[in-house]
Amino acid sequence: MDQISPPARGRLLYLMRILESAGDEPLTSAQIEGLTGWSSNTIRKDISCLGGDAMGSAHGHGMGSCNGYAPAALASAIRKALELDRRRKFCVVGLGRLGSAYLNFRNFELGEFDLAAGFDTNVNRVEILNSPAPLYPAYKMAEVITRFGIEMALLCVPAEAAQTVAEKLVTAGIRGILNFAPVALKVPPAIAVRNVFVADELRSLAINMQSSI
Amino acid sequence: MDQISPPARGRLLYLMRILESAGDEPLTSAQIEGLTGWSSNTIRKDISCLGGDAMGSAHGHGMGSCNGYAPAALASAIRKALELDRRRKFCVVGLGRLGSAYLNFRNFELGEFDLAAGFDTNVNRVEILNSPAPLYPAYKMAEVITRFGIEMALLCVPAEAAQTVAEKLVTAGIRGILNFAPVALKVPPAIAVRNVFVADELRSLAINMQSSI
DNA sequence: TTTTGTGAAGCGCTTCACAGCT
DNA sequence: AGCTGTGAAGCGCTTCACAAAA
Repeated sequence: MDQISPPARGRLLYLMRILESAGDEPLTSAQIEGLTGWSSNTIRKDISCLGGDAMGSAHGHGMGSCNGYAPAALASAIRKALELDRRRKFCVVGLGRLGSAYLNFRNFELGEFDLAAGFDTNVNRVEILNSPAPLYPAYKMAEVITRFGIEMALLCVPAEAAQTVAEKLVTAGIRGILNFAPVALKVPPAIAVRNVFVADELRSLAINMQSSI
Repeated sequence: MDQISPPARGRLLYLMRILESAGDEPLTSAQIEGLTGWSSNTIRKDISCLGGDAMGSAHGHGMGSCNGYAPAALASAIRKALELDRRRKFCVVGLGRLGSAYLNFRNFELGEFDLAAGFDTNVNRVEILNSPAPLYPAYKMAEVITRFGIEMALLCVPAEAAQTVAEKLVTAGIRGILNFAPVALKVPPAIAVRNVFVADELRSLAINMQSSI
């Protein structure tokens, strides 16, 4: 396989999460089917997309037995294939309830990402909140983002401000935005955006619920 | 079209969000293409899946002109087609930073969903936090969920507790779980689960970013 | 025998192209 | 002319089925 398809990428990310909290015992594709609901065929196909060199190291216990995948080895093979084997810096923009909650996320929840800064227009919040990362007033965003080489932002500002702040982030050099404001952002196509819309997630849940009557 | 495909559902949900913050002017499929990046063909196809009767009412201004879709009418056609035209109750379980942030979401961010209750094992939090909805100690979950007819839960407990609490929610009669704990939940297939894994979203962002070099 | 890895078949989504309406 | 609605073609993902390995 040349490229890993978008659906497969999503499954592999989820699989990584399972593997990280799995033991050392090898997992067969049939067992993974039980944990995920995807067919074992799909799982094996996804894994075979990782590329031949990565596969060898993912097999069995010490040497190549063929019953199952070694969780740790498979996880790192996925990480390599998806080019996630590098730490990246992100910041939190907007330190209201949601933003300050994400300021205090534990490291194990954030994987290979490092929280490098937090921003808010309200200088009070910047001074009062305690945080594992330094906090700055919003007017310093461009400078700090450039200085620290921050690549991504969690956008946690109110809906009314989201578009304006997103544009500032883009000019500051941010390349990926995780948007929590319930607004469809308009940004240049080179900027990656992913939305976390709680209401939309609830709607998807509702749709899935009615199908399982 | 009989059934609306999963990808189309996702696009229609996002489209609803655009329509809600759009004016009264009709939007053409070409304009929507500019806002979303999806081809105008795809958009028209998605909309045609909504069913013939809904379509008539979604056209032009007052009567059927054929330049564009009337935002409000189209939004309600989507709502009807996806069977989202009913209010549903949800609760927040785990009132740490993240959970209490979601307790205080504004109504316009939640659409047709009503926050009916919050739960935490820590009785202190239950008494101290101020919230627009009543808060209860965790041992009352089953009783309150049944009494109020709560259908869904935002699961905001720590990772270690997530699986246990999820199982309690299932036996209490919850049918959909929006899981914020970075853990792959094991629940019966009849229960709908959607995960909000911030680290996975950041990983997806990182993958999208590298493709746009 | 159990389980992986993979070409090939099958199928569902997207794209295309054009008829129909205003 | 411009835009929508839609059958049909095209294509990508999933599923199947089986060879190969342990």
